[in-house]
Amino acid sequence: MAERPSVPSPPRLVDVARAAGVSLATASRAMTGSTGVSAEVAAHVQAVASRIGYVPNSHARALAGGQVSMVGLIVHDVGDPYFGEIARGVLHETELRGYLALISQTQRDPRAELARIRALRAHRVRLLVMAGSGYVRAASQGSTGADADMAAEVRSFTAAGGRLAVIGRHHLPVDAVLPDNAAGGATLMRHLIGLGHRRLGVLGGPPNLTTVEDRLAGLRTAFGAAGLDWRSVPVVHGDFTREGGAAATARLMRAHPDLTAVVALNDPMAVGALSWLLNGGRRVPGEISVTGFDDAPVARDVYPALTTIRLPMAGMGKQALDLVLRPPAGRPRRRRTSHELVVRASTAAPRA
Amino acid sequence: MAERPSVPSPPRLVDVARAAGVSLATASRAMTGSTGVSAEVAAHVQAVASRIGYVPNSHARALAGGQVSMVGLIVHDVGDPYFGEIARGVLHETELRGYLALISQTQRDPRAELARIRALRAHRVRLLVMAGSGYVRAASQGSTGADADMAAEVRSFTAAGGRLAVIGRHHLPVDAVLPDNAAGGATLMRHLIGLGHRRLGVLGGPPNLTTVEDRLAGLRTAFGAAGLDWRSVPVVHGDFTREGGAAATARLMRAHPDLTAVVALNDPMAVGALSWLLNGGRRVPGEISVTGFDDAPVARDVYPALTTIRLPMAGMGKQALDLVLRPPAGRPRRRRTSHELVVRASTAAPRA
DNA sequence: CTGAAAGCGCTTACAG
DNA sequence: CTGAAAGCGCTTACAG
Repeated sequence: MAERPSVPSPPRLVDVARAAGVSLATASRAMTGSTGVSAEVAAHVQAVASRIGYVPNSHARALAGGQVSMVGLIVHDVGDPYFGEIARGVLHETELRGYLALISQTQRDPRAELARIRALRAHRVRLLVMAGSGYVRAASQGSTGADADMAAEVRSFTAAGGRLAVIGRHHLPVDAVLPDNAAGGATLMRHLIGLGHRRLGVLGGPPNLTTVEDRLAGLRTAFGAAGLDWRSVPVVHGDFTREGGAAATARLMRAHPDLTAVVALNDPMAVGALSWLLNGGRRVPGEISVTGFDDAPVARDVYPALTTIRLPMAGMGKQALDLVLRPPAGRPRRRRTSHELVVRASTAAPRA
Repeated sequence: MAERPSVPSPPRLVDVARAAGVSLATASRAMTGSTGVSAEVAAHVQAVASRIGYVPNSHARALAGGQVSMVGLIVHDVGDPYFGEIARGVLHETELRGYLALISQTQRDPRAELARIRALRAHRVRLLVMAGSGYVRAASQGSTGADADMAAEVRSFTAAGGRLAVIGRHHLPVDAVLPDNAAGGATLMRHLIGLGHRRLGVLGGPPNLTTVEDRLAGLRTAFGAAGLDWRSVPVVHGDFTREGGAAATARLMRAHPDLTAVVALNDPMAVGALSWLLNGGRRVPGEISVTGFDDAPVARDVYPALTTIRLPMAGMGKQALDLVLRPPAGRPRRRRTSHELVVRASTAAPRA
């Protein structure tokens, strides 16, 4: 209809080829940097392309069998400092290598996770990093419905040539970067026991997360190893957020007013605990010690500065991307991270 | 060669059409929800599609003229709380509407910004949100090279039908969400003047950012309106980070040891200032007051809790996405945000 | 309402 | 090293 389209369409590879006086095939080879073109011709084509402002159509490329230059990243919540740091690490690597990152949030909803993976597959993303805890299996049987669905989805993704690495999630037959949750929990508990604490309470995140389970296991092991009875330690669960931490602290302290230490299973919860305790006039660490987990950037600037376990979050993101870029191994790879106890001002010996 | 490909290829729309006993065209209409199919046929096709696990190939769709279901988001740094909150807002909206988000970091490098936009255009992204300050024009001429390049890129993007909204950036002929930087700066300054401060210093971010310029302008206006001489106020520049804030504070305090208030132009810098001052044994706010800007999540949990200007960051992300989803107006739209002074513990009257 | 056919912009065997 | 041609998996006029 319209002789002159109102929206000028961008130049295509044919336009480049014509302008450079070569065939489409040659132009394609020159632009993708593949072999089979003389260096001079390639250089000439590239010069022409940049002169006329040619930008390859990635959809046509992907459809024709070229590589998809996008990697997928699934996190629970980009605003959370833990995932923010991981995302920063992944993005940094991603961009170095000329990929673009497709990011999704799932807010810890297993069904949203499945939906996101499917959406990513619709975009033929072959490289995928999933950060965030997995879910504890139902006690009664092998696996919950959500678990089984996820495992099936993952199997079908990798069977179709997809590469997936998870961060902080086991139970999935793929490459994994595993933060040192259990060992970190144990280190933290030894620190508190060494200080003299015996009556302590735990602020757990959602009880169905394996991360919570693992950190608890570490605490329990070290507590038992000191000859103490873990059954004396109250654990209350709440959201892995500042608000969740404050609410859980309220419940914990009302039921057990005599605790000398509160162990939060991530930093935002610990910040919530500090806020609740300080507002209530409790002195930290004078009357009660508080610890976190992760060493998010906020940990060193809160009052009092938080004793916590440092995990190399941005590095974990980078590692996951490295795994995904590598061809699959015979069996899933596991990269265990280090952890480091960071002692700051929020812990001290209990008062006699 | 291989009779049985080792990687099973996913079902295509033809497979769905065949299994449902309809033509390709009908299957396509049923799957995209377009008109021209009877409701029964559409339902049947959809049922078949889901039974055989069909996932549409988004590249083929995009190439054939369907919609690209991705939106681009460009930020300076996802790990920074300001951009983390904005990203959270954009992603939330994005996912509600069934889009996927392509996120890029530019680390405040104008050339990286250009490269990212081009990469996004290669993916035929039509919807784009760019968050982060623009750059101050060179004093000598109309615009710097980077500025001109960006304006040209943006014009060409929108001319080709692309929709772009910026957050916190003027000087670009597109829809914009503009945080209340100047007014916020003025509010903050009035707060400090009201408290009795006269000798204050400013911790500016990179001097080439319009955000810095605008916040400074607000401070200056309110200072002048109180009959005070702005030339008496030292301004030192540094990175918009905790480290940048600490370093700038060191320079500021060495040159002007008698200041009674330090005004940081974003929260991370203020946190750095607190850290430097407290480490040096200064009492905040007893000896010296400190203020931030943005009200990032960290602001209320640092010691002492930060007096700052609250900007609705997640809401700004949502608004930008709304703008981009709307057809373009005759002239660029401007959405000015509100701001709110949040008085916490880091400010007090100066000592007599 | 339904179908046959063209075409979106590339890449990659296949020939030369 | 270079080119002509097929094909990737869809959508959308164009006919019926």
